[in-house]
Amino acid sequence: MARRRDNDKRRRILDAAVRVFAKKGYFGAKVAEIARRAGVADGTIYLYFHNKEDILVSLFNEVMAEHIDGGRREVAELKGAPERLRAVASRHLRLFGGNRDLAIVFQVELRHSTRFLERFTGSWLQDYFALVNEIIEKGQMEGSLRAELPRKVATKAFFGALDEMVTSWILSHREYDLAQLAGPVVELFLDGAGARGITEPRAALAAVSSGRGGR
Amino acid sequence: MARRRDNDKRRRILDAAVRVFAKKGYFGAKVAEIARRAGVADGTIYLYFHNKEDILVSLFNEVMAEHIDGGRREVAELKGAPERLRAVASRHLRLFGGNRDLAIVFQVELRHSTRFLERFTGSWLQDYFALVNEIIEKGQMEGSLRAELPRKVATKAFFGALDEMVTSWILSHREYDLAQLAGPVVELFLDGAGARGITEPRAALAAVSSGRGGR
Amino acid sequence: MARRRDNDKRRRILDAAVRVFAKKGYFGAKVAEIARRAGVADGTIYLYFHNKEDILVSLFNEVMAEHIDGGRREVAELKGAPERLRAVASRHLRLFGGNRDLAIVFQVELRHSTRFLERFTGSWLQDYFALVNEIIEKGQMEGSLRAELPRKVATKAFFGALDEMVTSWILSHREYDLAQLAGPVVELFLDGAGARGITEPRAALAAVSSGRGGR
Amino acid sequence: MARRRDNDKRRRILDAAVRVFAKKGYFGAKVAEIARRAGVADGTIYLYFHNKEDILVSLFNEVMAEHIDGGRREVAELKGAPERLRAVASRHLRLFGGNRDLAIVFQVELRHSTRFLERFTGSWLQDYFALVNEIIEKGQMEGSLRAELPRKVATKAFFGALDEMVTSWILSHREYDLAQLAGPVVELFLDGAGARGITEPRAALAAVSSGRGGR
DNA sequence: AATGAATGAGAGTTCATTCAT
DNA sequence: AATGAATGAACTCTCATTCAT
Repeated sequence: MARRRDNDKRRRILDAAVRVFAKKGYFGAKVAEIARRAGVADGTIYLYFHNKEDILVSLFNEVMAEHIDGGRREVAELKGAPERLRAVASRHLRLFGGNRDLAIVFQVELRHSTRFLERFTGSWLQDYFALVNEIIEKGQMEGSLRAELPRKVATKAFFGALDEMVTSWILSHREYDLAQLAGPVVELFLDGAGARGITEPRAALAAVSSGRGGR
Repeated sequence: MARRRDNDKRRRILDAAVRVFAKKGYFGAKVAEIARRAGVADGTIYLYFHNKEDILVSLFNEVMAEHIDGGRREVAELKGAPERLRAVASRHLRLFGGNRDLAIVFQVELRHSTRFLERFTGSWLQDYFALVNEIIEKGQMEGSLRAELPRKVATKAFFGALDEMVTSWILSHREYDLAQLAGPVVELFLDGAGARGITEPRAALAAVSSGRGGR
Repeated sequence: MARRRDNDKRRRILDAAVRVFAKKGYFGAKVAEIARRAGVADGTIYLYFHNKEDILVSLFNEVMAEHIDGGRREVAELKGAPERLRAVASRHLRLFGGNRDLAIVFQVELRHSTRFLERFTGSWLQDYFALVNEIIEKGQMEGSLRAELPRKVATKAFFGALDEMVTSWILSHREYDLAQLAGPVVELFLDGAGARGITEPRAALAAVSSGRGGR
Repeated sequence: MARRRDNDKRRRILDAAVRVFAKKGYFGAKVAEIARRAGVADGTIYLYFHNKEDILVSLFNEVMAEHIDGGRREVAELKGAPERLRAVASRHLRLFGGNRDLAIVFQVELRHSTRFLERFTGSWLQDYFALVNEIIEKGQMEGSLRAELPRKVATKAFFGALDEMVTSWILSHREYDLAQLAGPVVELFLDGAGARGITEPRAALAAVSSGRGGR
């Protein structure tokens, strides 16, 4: 079952699935159409996947495994949380910005049910969060990130921001380069939206807002 | 009197729908079950809604109309972008934190298809974004937010962060108060995650801002 | 579920099912064809039956409940095992002889799987065997049947003989009255095939055969 | 040598088929499983059999050809209908009693459709009936069986009784020796179940036959 | 002769929606 | 206005059979 001869066929099915899931949605996608687009018979799908859901799950697992692995390797070679976060953001936005159909499947189909969302969250999303969390933690230790930062909230906010960039991009009818948003997003994440000081515009505000204390 | 009964029935159907959609997902939810839970006959549903999707759409429209309206009124009474953003965030997290089923439906079912997501994004999400965007714009004019901030990115990041808080909360098995995350999220949004160190370009400011004192 | 309005519709489905099962066999019968013949929509079948198998099971249960009940009542009014066995045999052969399709379904479809056969045997066939067994037991007590007769074997042999008459009749292309075989079958069962004696032809043999002894 | 290997493979397929048909039923049995159990590839089955049904048909034909042939030879060496019937019954019950899977296939799968039953009845069952019929006819001529006996009915009743013993044995969860029922069945067939009492028409005979002593 | 990956027709069942009452 | 029995289109998955190797 694992080692079927035609590995290319499996790939063709997955590619076709991305296209069809993106266009029709998981429930609207017919297995027969995936088969047709992949150039195989309906039944052939079931030689490579247990069932329709398994196609979607395999898609996630394989794309994500590679994405996170690559992310870890890339991050390991960089110094400092800012650079690392920039790398993660850029990688995230490039992954989806380079393949609109894949983006749609991940942003939309991934969430088509609580059960599915849970499964997804419990597996690779956890890894992804762990990666970001580690970067933040090290950033705090090295002093590039604020020590009192609540890490969990920061991780979710970082991911949530990227996630929303992708979703907005999918739905936008203007064609723009998703990846170029990596810089602004990371900058906003690092510097915040608030103004600061007088000489530099942020200074004054910084004085005011500094009273917030502990929380 | 007849009108009153009608509205009550419509309300019961919507309430039942939230519960069933949250538990089974939109596609897994059977109209018959919604009817059963609402205590009406299957056919009665169609006296109040055009079809299954219309139930979900009506749900969104009505909840959101009230949510955004209330948000606008609340924001109008506050001064300064920071306070306003805090109000929006708090309101957002309280809405969902107070009704897990509603949260599930909004976080999950809302996104079950590109078509649905588009429809949703094109209507009230646009309004929501407009509200946040206005707050940011005014914040920039009044000087509380950085003038060079890219507004669109900031709006999406703000929403994305809140959105991810809700999604994580739904999936978390620990019971915690979602609304209490409003403060940290807004703070992070305003101040950013980066430290204001010496070797960093923002060194001078960091020294100033450390004196910021209580809000 | 139990009390649906149109009881006639249920009957029509069962009648159609007998015809279709008889012609095509259980596995060859399509639910759609049963629906068509019953003059209802495909889905309607499932308002009255859980699934395809339930149609067949219901058919058996209902026909048999009535058949055995009637048999018990008829037997209760008769005196002596011979008369009673004659009544049972006659009833059995009339039931199937009067409805070839029903006979086919019972002789053939009933046995299409071990699981099905077991289910059937464990329920009404057991009742049927019990009825015959009781008749034999009383016959032994009243002296009309040989006391040393192994009752279980006799019961099975009696049923097996009737059963084979029905099966042969179904497969025979000559049209003959199945019910008229009741007399010969019961007579054979009671008197045996062996010849007896001298004055009456059986006498001598009886003497001879008596030597067969113990075995 | 090649021939030998072939025959062995064909035999392995048939053996596997008996096991699988018995366990799953004809329709539930998958050709792939038969192949797996036989230790051959799926496609290999089709080098030895035309199709799935042909496996079942071949099974019947081969088992039955040998069974009836052996029966004829055995019968030819015996004298008198009683002994011959006893031989047939014993052989019948031993065949199945010695191989539960084979019994299941013959009792159950044989009857899975009218078409199949007809085919089976038209071929070897006819031969089997002919064999029994001949024995009875000769028995009538030699005087051991009642001359007025309706031969067809008697043949069917004899077979039906044996058949039911096998079916009951398959379904019984108690393990008992099926072959030992040959004696009782034949005795019942020859002597009948009826007592030879005083008030009964066969009174005189009964007195005689009572001397036959216990079985 | 043997393999086993590929085929593709086929059917049971569900369920949103309708409409006669 | 309300009912709920009836509808029937639609779709996943299975598996006997084939055929290139």
